[in-house]
Amino acid sequence: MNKKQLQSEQTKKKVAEAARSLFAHKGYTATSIEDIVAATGSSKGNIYYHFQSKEGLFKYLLDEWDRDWKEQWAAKEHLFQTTEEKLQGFAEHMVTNDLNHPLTKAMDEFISSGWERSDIQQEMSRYVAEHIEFNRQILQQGMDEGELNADDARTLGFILEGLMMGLGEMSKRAPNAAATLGIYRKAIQVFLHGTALVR
Amino acid sequence: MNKKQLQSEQTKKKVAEAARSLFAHKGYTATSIEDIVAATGSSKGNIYYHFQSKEGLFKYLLDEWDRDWKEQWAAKEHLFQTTEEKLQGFAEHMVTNDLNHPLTKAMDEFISSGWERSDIQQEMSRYVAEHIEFNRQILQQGMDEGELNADDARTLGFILEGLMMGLGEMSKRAPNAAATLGIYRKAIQVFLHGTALVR
DNA sequence: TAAAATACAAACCGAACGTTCAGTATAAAT
DNA sequence: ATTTATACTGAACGTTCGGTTTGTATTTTA
Repeated sequence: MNKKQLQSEQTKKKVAEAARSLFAHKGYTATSIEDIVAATGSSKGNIYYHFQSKEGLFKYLLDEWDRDWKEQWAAKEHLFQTTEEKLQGFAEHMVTNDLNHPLTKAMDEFISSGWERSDIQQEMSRYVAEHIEFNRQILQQGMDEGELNADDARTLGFILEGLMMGLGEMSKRAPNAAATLGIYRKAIQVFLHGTALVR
Repeated sequence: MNKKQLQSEQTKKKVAEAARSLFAHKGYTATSIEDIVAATGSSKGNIYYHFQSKEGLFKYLLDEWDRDWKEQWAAKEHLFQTTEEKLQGFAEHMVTNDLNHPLTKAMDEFISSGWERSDIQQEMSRYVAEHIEFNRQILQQGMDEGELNADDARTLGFILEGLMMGLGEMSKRAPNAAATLGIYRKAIQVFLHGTALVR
Protein backbone atom coordinates (compact mmCIF):
# COMPACT_ATOMS: atom_id res chain seq x y z
CA MET A 1 0.00 0.00 0.00
CA ASN A 2 1.21 3.48 -0.97
CA LYS A 3 2.21 6.20 1.34
CA LYS A 4 -0.65 8.18 -0.19
CA GLN A 5 -3.21 5.42 0.21
CA LEU A 6 -2.14 4.93 3.78
CA GLN A 7 -2.55 8.59 4.55
CA SER A 8 -5.92 8.57 2.83
CA GLU A 9 -7.10 5.64 4.86
CA GLN A 10 -6.05 7.30 8.04
CA THR A 11 -7.95 10.48 7.33
CA LYS A 12 -11.02 8.45 6.46
CA LYS A 13 -10.75 6.71 9.78
CA LYS A 14 -10.24 10.00 11.54
CA VAL A 15 -13.35 11.43 9.96
CA ALA A 16 -15.38 8.34 10.81
CA GLU A 17 -14.30 8.43 14.41
CA ALA A 18 -15.02 12.10 14.86
CA ALA A 19 -18.38 11.67 13.18
CA ARG A 20 -19.28 8.77 15.46
CA SER A 21 -18.49 10.81 18.50
CA LEU A 22 -20.46 13.78 17.26
CA PHE A 23 -23.48 11.73 16.21
CA ALA A 24 -23.41 10.03 19.58
CA HIS A 25 -23.36 13.23 21.55
CA LYS A 26 -25.50 15.53 19.43
CA GLY A 27 -27.63 13.17 17.40
CA TYR A 28 -27.88 12.70 13.67
CA THR A 29 -29.70 15.80 12.53
CA ALA A 30 -28.06 18.16 14.96
CA THR A 31 -24.63 17.13 13.76
CA SER A 32 -23.79 19.16 10.69
CA ILE A 33 -21.09 18.42 8.18
CA GLU A 34 -19.62 21.69 9.36
CA ASP A 35 -19.30 20.19 12.85
CA ILE A 36 -17.35 17.29 11.45
CA VAL A 37 -15.18 19.67 9.51
CA ALA A 38 -14.44 21.59 12.68
CA ALA A 39 -13.68 18.42 14.61
CA THR A 40 -11.36 16.88 12.06
CA GLY A 41 -9.67 19.77 10.35
CA SER A 42 -10.54 18.04 7.13
CA SER A 43 -12.46 19.99 4.55
CA LYS A 44 -16.07 19.59 3.55
CA GLY A 45 -15.13 18.47 0.11
CA ASN A 46 -12.83 15.84 1.48
CA ILE A 47 -15.52 14.32 3.58
CA TYR A 48 -17.68 14.09 0.50
CA TYR A 49 -14.74 12.59 -1.30
CA HIS A 50 -14.55 9.73 1.20
CA PHE A 51 -18.28 9.31 1.79
CA GLN A 52 -21.11 9.78 -0.65
CA SER A 53 -23.24 11.83 1.67
CA LYS A 54 -24.08 12.50 5.28
CA GLU A 55 -26.42 9.55 5.18
CA GLY A 56 -23.74 7.41 3.60
CA LEU A 57 -21.33 8.33 6.35
CA PHE A 58 -23.83 7.39 9.00
CA LYS A 59 -24.65 4.07 7.37
CA TYR A 60 -20.97 3.35 7.17
CA LEU A 61 -20.80 3.73 10.93
CA LEU A 62 -23.83 1.51 11.41
CA ASP A 63 -22.27 -1.22 9.31
CA GLU A 64 -19.08 -1.06 11.33
CA TRP A 65 -21.14 -1.43 14.46
CA ASP A 66 -23.07 -4.40 13.09
CA ARG A 67 -19.85 -6.15 12.14
CA ASP A 68 -18.38 -5.67 15.60
CA TRP A 69 -21.58 -6.84 17.25
CA LYS A 70 -21.73 -10.10 15.39
CA GLU A 71 -18.04 -10.70 15.83
CA GLN A 72 -18.22 -10.27 19.57
CA TRP A 73 -21.31 -12.41 19.96
CA ALA A 74 -19.76 -15.19 17.93
CA ALA A 75 -16.76 -15.05 20.27
CA LYS A 76 -18.78 -15.92 23.35
CA GLU A 77 -21.79 -17.77 22.02
CA HIS A 78 -20.27 -21.13 22.77
CA LEU A 79 -20.06 -20.35 26.46
CA PHE A 80 -23.78 -20.87 26.94
CA GLN A 81 -25.48 -24.26 27.09
CA THR A 82 -29.10 -24.23 28.17
CA THR A 83 -31.77 -21.96 26.70
CA GLU A 84 -31.88 -19.95 29.87
CA GLU A 85 -28.13 -19.45 29.84
CA LYS A 86 -28.22 -18.47 26.21
CA LEU A 87 -30.98 -15.95 26.68
CA GLN A 88 -29.31 -14.49 29.73
CA GLY A 89 -26.06 -14.28 27.84
CA PHE A 90 -27.82 -12.67 24.94
CA ALA A 91 -29.46 -10.11 27.20
CA GLU A 92 -26.15 -9.30 28.78
CA HIS A 93 -24.54 -8.93 25.40
CA MET A 94 -27.21 -6.47 24.38
CA VAL A 95 -26.82 -4.42 27.51
CA THR A 96 -23.08 -4.12 27.12
CA ASN A 97 -22.89 -3.81 23.34
CA ASP A 98 -26.07 -2.06 22.32
CA LEU A 99 -27.33 -0.06 25.21
CA ASN A 100 -24.03 1.51 25.92
CA HIS A 101 -23.14 1.88 22.30
CA PRO A 102 -22.81 5.52 21.36
CA LEU A 103 -24.91 5.21 18.24
CA THR A 104 -28.09 3.62 19.59
CA LYS A 105 -29.89 6.87 20.15
CA ALA A 106 -28.65 8.45 16.97
CA MET A 107 -29.82 5.41 15.05
CA ASP A 108 -33.31 5.68 16.48
CA GLU A 109 -33.39 9.28 15.43
CA PHE A 110 -32.06 8.46 12.01
CA ILE A 111 -34.73 5.85 11.45
CA SER A 112 -37.66 7.91 12.54
CA SER A 113 -36.34 10.91 10.66
CA GLY A 114 -36.36 8.90 7.45
CA TRP A 115 -40.10 8.84 7.55
CA GLU A 116 -41.44 8.00 4.17
CA ARG A 117 -38.09 6.69 2.98
CA SER A 118 -39.00 3.07 2.38
CA ASP A 119 -35.38 2.07 1.84
CA ILE A 120 -34.43 3.04 5.37
CA GLN A 121 -37.46 1.36 6.85
CA GLN A 122 -36.71 -1.77 4.89
CA GLU A 123 -33.16 -1.87 6.12
CA MET A 124 -34.48 -1.58 9.64
CA SER A 125 -36.98 -4.35 9.05
CA ARG A 126 -34.11 -6.52 7.92
CA TYR A 127 -32.32 -5.97 11.22
CA VAL A 128 -35.43 -6.81 13.18
CA ALA A 129 -36.20 -9.87 11.11
CA GLU A 130 -32.67 -11.10 11.74
CA HIS A 131 -33.17 -10.71 15.46
CA ILE A 132 -36.50 -12.52 15.42
CA GLU A 133 -35.00 -15.39 13.49
CA PHE A 134 -32.13 -15.47 15.94
CA ASN A 135 -34.55 -15.67 18.85
CA ARG A 136 -36.68 -18.23 17.07
CA GLN A 137 -33.75 -20.58 16.70
CA ILE A 138 -32.83 -20.42 20.35
CA LEU A 139 -36.43 -20.96 21.41
CA GLN A 140 -37.07 -23.74 18.93
CA GLN A 141 -34.02 -25.52 20.19
CA GLY A 142 -35.28 -25.10 23.72
CA MET A 143 -38.57 -26.67 22.73
CA ASP A 144 -36.91 -29.53 20.90
CA GLU A 145 -34.85 -30.30 23.93
CA GLY A 146 -37.82 -30.18 26.24
CA GLU A 147 -36.81 -27.10 28.15
CA LEU A 148 -39.69 -25.03 26.87
CA ASN A 149 -43.32 -25.70 26.23
CA ALA A 150 -43.94 -26.57 22.59
CA ASP A 151 -45.36 -23.46 21.00
CA ASP A 152 -45.04 -21.14 18.03
CA ALA A 153 -41.36 -20.26 18.24
CA ARG A 154 -41.63 -17.42 15.75
CA THR A 155 -44.33 -15.59 17.64
CA LEU A 156 -42.41 -16.03 20.86
CA GLY A 157 -39.29 -14.80 19.13
CA PHE A 158 -41.23 -11.74 18.05
CA ILE A 159 -42.39 -11.11 21.59
CA LEU A 160 -38.91 -11.60 22.99
CA GLU A 161 -37.53 -9.12 20.49
CA GLY A 162 -40.24 -6.67 21.50
CA LEU A 163 -39.34 -7.14 25.12
CA MET A 164 -35.66 -6.47 24.47
CA MET A 165 -36.41 -3.52 22.27
CA GLY A 166 -38.77 -1.96 24.78
CA LEU A 167 -36.40 -2.43 27.68
CA GLY A 168 -33.69 -0.82 25.61
CA GLU A 169 -35.94 2.10 24.83
CA MET A 170 -36.73 2.61 28.49
CA SER A 171 -33.25 2.09 29.82
CA LYS A 172 -32.00 4.75 27.46
CA ARG A 173 -34.32 7.24 29.05
CA ALA A 174 -33.55 6.25 32.62
CA PRO A 175 -29.89 5.45 32.52
CA ASN A 176 -29.33 3.56 35.72
CA ALA A 177 -26.43 1.49 34.51
CA ALA A 178 -26.20 -0.57 37.66
CA ALA A 179 -29.85 -1.60 37.71
CA THR A 180 -30.23 -2.14 33.99
CA LEU A 181 -28.53 -5.48 33.72
CA GLY A 182 -30.53 -6.71 36.67
CA ILE A 183 -33.75 -5.70 35.00
CA TYR A 184 -32.80 -7.49 31.81
CA ARG A 185 -32.01 -10.61 33.76
CA LYS A 186 -35.30 -10.40 35.57
CA ALA A 187 -37.11 -9.88 32.28
CA ILE A 188 -35.63 -13.04 30.81
CA GLN A 189 -36.64 -14.85 33.94
CA VAL A 190 -40.18 -13.57 33.62
CA PHE A 191 -40.22 -14.49 29.97
CA LEU A 192 -39.29 -18.02 30.89
CA HIS A 193 -41.26 -18.56 34.06
CA GLY A 194 -43.95 -15.91 34.17
CA THR A 195 -45.20 -13.95 37.11
CA ALA A 196 -48.35 -15.84 37.95
CA LEU A 197 -48.53 -18.34 40.76
CA VAL A 198 -48.27 -21.92 39.63
CA ARG A 199 -51.42 -23.59 40.78
CA MET B 1 -69.81 33.45 22.92
CA ASN B 2 -69.41 35.95 20.14
CA LYS B 3 -69.90 35.36 16.50
CA LYS B 4 -66.24 36.25 16.16
CA GLN B 5 -65.05 33.97 18.93
CA LEU B 6 -67.05 31.14 17.46
CA GLN B 7 -65.52 31.61 14.05
CA SER B 8 -62.10 31.83 15.63
CA GLU B 9 -62.60 28.61 17.51
CA GLN B 10 -63.66 26.83 14.39
CA THR B 11 -60.60 27.90 12.46
CA LYS B 12 -58.41 26.80 15.35
CA LYS B 13 -60.04 23.40 15.23
CA LYS B 14 -59.66 23.27 11.49
CA VAL B 15 -55.95 24.01 11.77
CA ALA B 16 -55.50 21.42 14.53
CA GLU B 17 -57.22 18.75 12.51
CA ALA B 18 -55.29 19.43 9.35
CA ALA B 19 -52.05 19.50 11.32
CA ARG B 20 -52.86 16.19 12.97
CA SER B 21 -53.47 14.58 9.62
CA LEU B 22 -50.28 16.01 8.16
CA PHE B 23 -48.12 15.06 11.14
CA ALA B 24 -49.58 11.58 11.00
CA HIS B 25 -48.83 11.07 7.33
CA LYS B 26 -45.58 12.93 6.89
CA GLY B 27 -44.11 13.05 10.37
CA TYR B 28 -43.25 15.99 12.56
CA THR B 29 -40.17 17.43 10.90
CA ALA B 30 -41.29 16.79 7.36
CA THR B 31 -44.49 18.69 7.95
CA SER B 32 -43.79 22.37 7.50
CA ILE B 33 -45.96 25.22 8.62
CA GLU B 34 -46.27 25.98 4.95
CA ASP B 35 -47.87 22.57 4.47
CA ILE B 36 -50.46 23.38 7.08
CA VAL B 37 -51.05 26.73 5.44
CA ALA B 38 -51.67 24.96 2.14
CA ALA B 39 -53.99 22.42 3.73
CA THR B 40 -56.11 24.89 5.64
CA GLY B 41 -56.14 28.01 3.53
CA SER B 42 -55.30 29.83 6.72
CA SER B 43 -52.25 32.04 6.74
CA LYS B 44 -48.98 31.49 8.53
CA GLY B 45 -49.56 34.45 10.74
CA ASN B 46 -52.92 33.11 11.74
CA ILE B 47 -51.52 29.77 12.76
CA TYR B 48 -49.00 31.56 14.92
CA TYR B 49 -51.81 33.61 16.28
CA HIS B 50 -53.60 30.49 17.51
CA PHE B 51 -50.55 28.48 18.53
CA GLN B 52 -47.30 29.73 19.97
CA SER B 53 -45.08 27.67 17.74
CA LYS B 54 -44.88 24.50 15.70
CA GLU B 55 -43.87 22.67 18.84
CA GLY B 56 -46.75 24.22 20.72
CA LEU B 57 -49.16 23.09 18.07
CA PHE B 58 -47.85 19.55 18.26
CA LYS B 59 -47.99 19.45 22.03
CA TYR B 60 -51.56 20.70 21.84
CA LEU B 61 -52.40 17.66 19.73
CA LEU B 62 -50.59 15.35 22.15
CA ASP B 63 -52.56 16.72 25.06
CA GLU B 64 -55.82 16.19 23.22
CA TRP B 65 -54.79 12.63 22.61
CA ASP B 66 -53.83 12.03 26.24
CA ARG B 67 -57.20 13.37 27.41
CA ASP B 68 -59.10 11.08 25.07
CA TRP B 69 -57.01 8.08 26.06
CA LYS B 70 -57.64 8.44 29.76
CA GLU B 71 -61.29 9.15 29.20
CA GLN B 72 -61.79 6.01 27.16
CA TRP B 73 -59.85 3.80 29.54
CA ALA B 74 -61.82 5.07 32.49
CA ALA B 75 -64.98 4.17 30.62
CA LYS B 76 -64.16 0.51 30.39
CA GLU B 77 -61.81 -0.12 33.28
CA HIS B 78 -64.56 -1.47 35.49
CA LEU B 79 -65.28 -4.29 33.06
CA PHE B 80 -62.24 -6.24 34.15
CA GLN B 81 -61.92 -8.26 37.34
CA THR B 82 -58.88 -10.49 37.63
CA THR B 83 -55.33 -9.35 36.98
CA GLU B 84 -55.21 -11.35 33.80
CA GLU B 85 -58.42 -9.79 32.54
CA LYS B 86 -57.18 -6.35 33.42
CA LEU B 87 -53.87 -6.82 31.67
CA GLN B 88 -55.55 -8.28 28.62
CA GLY B 89 -58.00 -5.41 28.59
CA PHE B 90 -55.18 -2.95 28.95
CA ALA B 91 -53.28 -4.53 26.08
CA GLU B 92 -56.34 -4.41 23.91
CA HIS B 93 -56.91 -0.80 24.80
CA MET B 94 -53.37 0.01 23.77
CA VAL B 95 -53.70 -1.75 20.47
CA THR B 96 -56.89 0.02 19.55
CA ASN B 97 -56.11 3.44 20.98
CA ASP B 98 -52.37 3.82 20.70
CA LEU B 99 -51.12 1.65 17.93
CA ASN B 100 -53.68 2.84 15.47
CA HIS B 101 -53.53 6.37 16.62
CA PRO B 102 -52.22 8.62 13.88
CA LEU B 103 -49.77 10.42 16.11
CA THR B 104 -47.81 7.54 17.60
CA LYS B 105 -45.09 7.58 15.00
CA ALA B 106 -44.89 11.34 14.83
CA MET B 107 -44.55 11.44 18.60
CA ASP B 108 -41.62 9.04 18.53
CA GLU B 109 -39.97 11.21 15.96
CA PHE B 110 -40.70 14.33 17.95
CA ILE B 111 -39.13 12.88 21.04
CA SER B 112 -35.97 11.63 19.44
CA SER B 113 -35.64 14.83 17.44
CA GLY B 114 -35.61 16.82 20.66
CA TRP B 115 -32.25 15.39 21.46
CA GLU B 116 -30.62 17.54 24.07
CA ARG B 117 -33.89 19.23 24.97
CA SER B 118 -34.24 18.08 28.54
CA ASP B 119 -37.75 19.49 28.84
CA ILE B 120 -39.07 17.18 26.16
CA GLN B 121 -37.28 14.19 27.61
CA GLN B 122 -38.65 15.01 31.02
CA GLU B 123 -42.18 15.21 29.72
CA MET B 124 -41.70 11.84 28.13
CA SER B 125 -40.30 10.41 31.35
CA ARG B 126 -43.42 11.60 33.06
CA TYR B 127 -45.60 9.64 30.66
CA VAL B 128 -43.51 6.52 31.15
CA ALA B 129 -43.46 6.87 34.90
CA GLU B 130 -47.24 7.14 34.86
CA HIS B 131 -47.48 3.92 32.91
CA ILE B 132 -45.10 2.09 35.21
CA GLU B 133 -47.06 3.21 38.23
CA PHE B 134 -50.26 2.12 36.52
CA ASN B 135 -48.77 -1.33 35.89
CA ARG B 136 -47.36 -1.51 39.37
CA GLN B 137 -50.77 -1.02 40.92
CA ILE B 138 -52.37 -3.76 38.87
CA LEU B 139 -49.54 -6.16 39.62
CA GLN B 140 -49.39 -5.31 43.31
CA GLN B 141 -53.08 -5.96 43.59
CA GLY B 142 -52.58 -9.27 41.81
CA MET B 143 -49.95 -10.18 44.37
CA ASP B 144 -52.05 -9.10 47.29
CA GLU B 145 -54.89 -11.23 46.09
CA GLY B 146 -52.68 -14.25 45.55
CA GLU B 147 -52.92 -14.35 41.80
CA LEU B 148 -49.28 -13.51 41.28
CA ASN B 149 -46.09 -14.52 42.98
CA ALA B 150 -45.02 -11.97 45.54
CA ASP B 151 -42.26 -9.97 43.96
CA ASP B 152 -41.04 -6.44 43.28
CA ALA B 153 -44.11 -4.97 41.63
CA ARG B 154 -42.29 -1.88 40.40
CA THR B 155 -39.62 -3.79 38.54
CA LEU B 156 -42.24 -6.01 37.00
CA GLY B 157 -44.23 -2.94 36.05
CA PHE B 158 -41.14 -1.58 34.38
CA ILE B 159 -40.66 -4.79 32.45
CA LEU B 160 -44.29 -4.90 31.44
CA GLU B 161 -44.10 -1.36 30.17
CA GLY B 162 -41.00 -2.29 28.21
CA LEU B 163 -42.79 -5.23 26.72
CA MET B 164 -45.73 -3.11 25.62
CA MET B 165 -43.50 -0.38 24.29
CA GLY B 166 -41.37 -2.81 22.31
CA LEU B 167 -44.34 -4.61 20.83
CA GLY B 168 -45.75 -1.27 19.80
CA GLU B 169 -42.50 -0.33 18.18
CA MET B 170 -42.40 -3.55 16.22
CA SER B 171 -46.04 -3.63 15.26
CA LYS B 172 -45.70 -0.17 13.81
CA ARG B 173 -43.05 -1.42 11.46
CA ALA B 174 -44.87 -4.58 10.44
CA PRO B 175 -48.47 -3.47 10.38
CA ASN B 176 -50.36 -6.70 10.39
CA ALA B 177 -53.46 -5.42 12.08
CA ALA B 178 -55.11 -8.80 12.28
CA ALA B 179 -52.19 -10.53 13.97
CA THR B 180 -51.21 -7.68 16.26
CA LEU B 181 -53.92 -8.10 18.86
CA GLY B 182 -53.19 -11.80 19.00
CA ILE B 183 -49.54 -11.14 19.63
CA TYR B 184 -50.33 -8.72 22.44
CA ARG B 185 -52.62 -11.28 24.02
CA LYS B 186 -49.96 -13.93 23.74
CA ALA B 187 -47.40 -11.57 25.22
CA ILE B 188 -49.54 -10.97 28.29
CA GLN B 189 -49.99 -14.68 28.61
CA VAL B 190 -46.23 -15.21 28.45
CA PHE B 191 -45.72 -12.44 30.96
CA LEU B 192 -48.04 -14.21 33.33
CA HIS B 193 -47.16 -17.83 32.77
CA GLY B 194 -43.78 -17.92 31.02
CA THR B 195 -42.59 -20.15 28.28
CA ALA B 196 -40.62 -22.70 30.20
CA LEU B 197 -41.98 -26.10 31.10
CA VAL B 198 -43.22 -26.37 34.62
CA ARG B 199 -41.15 -29.08 36.20
C1' DT C 1 -70.67 56.47 15.54
C1' DA C 2 -65.90 56.42 17.07
C1' DA C 3 -62.47 53.66 19.24
C1' DA C 4 -60.51 49.50 20.32
C1' DA C 5 -59.81 44.77 20.20
C1' DT C 6 -59.72 40.63 17.46
C1' DA C 7 -58.80 37.56 13.59
C1' DC C 8 -56.41 37.01 9.73
C1' DA C 9 -53.21 37.87 5.37
C1' DA C 10 -48.93 38.44 2.92
C1' DA C 11 -44.52 39.64 2.46
C1' DC C 12 -40.28 39.17 4.46
C1' DC C 13 -36.05 37.75 7.45
C1' DG C 14 -32.20 35.42 8.66
C1' DA C 15 -30.01 31.47 9.54
C1' DA C 16 -28.82 26.74 8.72
C1' DC C 17 -27.79 23.03 6.01
C1' DG C 18 -26.30 19.45 2.54
C1' DT C 19 -24.11 19.35 -1.58
C1' DT C 20 -21.33 20.79 -5.57
C1' DC C 21 -17.50 22.24 -8.15
C1' DA C 22 -13.54 24.53 -9.96
C1' DG C 23 -9.22 24.49 -8.63
C1' DT C 24 -4.74 23.01 -6.09
C1' DA C 25 -1.24 20.18 -4.12
C1' DT C 26 1.06 15.87 -3.82
C1' DA C 27 2.53 11.51 -4.83
C1' DA C 28 2.70 7.74 -8.36
C1' DA C 29 3.44 6.21 -12.95
C1' DT C 30 5.52 6.67 -17.47
C1' DA D 1 10.90 15.32 -16.38
C1' DT D 2 6.35 15.15 -17.58
C1' DT D 3 1.97 13.35 -17.28
C1' DT D 4 -1.67 11.37 -14.67
C1' DA D 5 -4.32 9.92 -10.90
C1' DT D 6 -5.42 10.73 -6.27
C1' DA D 7 -6.37 13.36 -2.15
C1' DC D 8 -7.94 17.51 -0.62
C1' DT D 9 -9.61 22.68 -0.29
C1' DG D 10 -13.14 26.11 0.56
C1' DA D 11 -16.16 29.36 -1.38
C1' DA D 12 -20.59 29.49 -3.28
C1' DC D 13 -25.21 27.73 -4.25
C1' DG D 14 -29.88 26.77 -3.77
C1' DT D 15 -33.27 25.61 -0.93
C1' DT D 16 -36.00 25.12 3.17
C1' DC D 17 -38.06 26.49 7.21
C1' DG D 18 -39.64 28.54 11.58
C1' DG D 19 -40.77 32.73 12.91
C1' DT D 20 -41.76 38.00 12.74
C1' DT D 21 -43.74 42.17 11.23
C1' DT D 22 -46.71 45.16 9.19
C1' DG D 23 -51.01 46.05 7.51
C1' DT D 24 -56.12 45.39 7.07
C1' DA D 25 -60.92 43.95 7.43
C1' DT D 26 -64.37 42.91 10.71
C1' DT D 27 -66.64 42.93 14.83
C1' DT D 28 -67.31 44.29 19.47
C1' DT D 29 -67.40 47.84 22.90
C1' DA D 30 -68.05 52.39 24.73
